[in-house]
Order: sequence, then C-alpha cells, then structure tokens
Amino acid sequence: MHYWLFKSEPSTWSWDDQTAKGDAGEEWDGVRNYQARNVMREMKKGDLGFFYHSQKDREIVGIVEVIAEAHPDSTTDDERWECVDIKAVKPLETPVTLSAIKAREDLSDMPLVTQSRLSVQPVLREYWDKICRMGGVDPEEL
DNA sequence: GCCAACGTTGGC
DNA sequence: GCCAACGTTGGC
Repeated sequence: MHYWLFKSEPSTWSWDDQTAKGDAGEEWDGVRNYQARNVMREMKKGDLGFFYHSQKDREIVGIVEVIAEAHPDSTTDDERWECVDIKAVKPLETPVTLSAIKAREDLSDMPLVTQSRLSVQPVLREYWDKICRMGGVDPEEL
C-alpha cells in the first residue's frame, strides 16, 4: 500500500464534485506534466490519497482511493498523457491546512512544501499517519 | 545542446 | 493581483 496526494483547484474540480461521483469515481485527467504523470504510473489499485484544494483554500479536505491504474487520458489524443481513476472515501473531520503542515518541522520536507507546483505527489506512510490524525481521522480505520 | 522567451501553477 | 518557481519551446 502506498499513499499519494492529488491537488485540485476547487473552482475546477472540488471535493464536492469528487464525492458526487460516488463509488464510480472519476478520471484524474488533465495532467500535462511528466513528473506528475510518472507519479500516477506508480499507483496501484487500492492505494489511498489525500485530496488537496489549491489556490484559495490551501488545505487537505478528504481521502480518496485509487480505483483504476494508469491508462490513457481520455481528454487528449496525445498518448504521452495518462491518468488514474479515484473515488472519494471520506472527508477529513478537520481539514489540514498548508500553513498547519508548514508549521510542523517533521513535515517540512513534504513535496507539498518543497515542490509546490507538483500536482500529484507521493506521501510517505509516516506523514500519511500524522496528517490523518491532524485531520481527525484514524489511519488504522481506513 | 544552450539559453532566452514565454506560459502556467500556486502561494501569498 | 502579483510574482517566484518551474516547465516548455524554439532559435541559434
């Protein structure tokens, strides 16, 4: 099991949009960055991820599950671009803000902090557990 | 293959 | 709304 983080601008695709799709989930399409694509290629079905609202909100709002591994992005004919499918699992009880993460020494080397423009990122297990707890979710119950 | 110009993302 | 960081493009 590996852990990931998906960034979205809520005005384009929000947590509410994601939850509205239910268990059917949705393609995480539109990624046009090699590094982010390579991260998606590493994902396995059943892996979990954080759903992060960029721009105005700047906080992790929910937990998602990978339900389909990397496949061609249906929004382009360009075969370089691939995406996974994800579904919403549950919201965080309390969103975890970027500033709360930055305030913690032990989370300061997360790509969220060090590589702010990367839209799909890996999350180490250690960080996953901590952020779940900060958000009021028991990582053992996922 | 270098690098200037340009476009995009996302924090502030 | 601004701008820093970073990615991409294209001329040489």
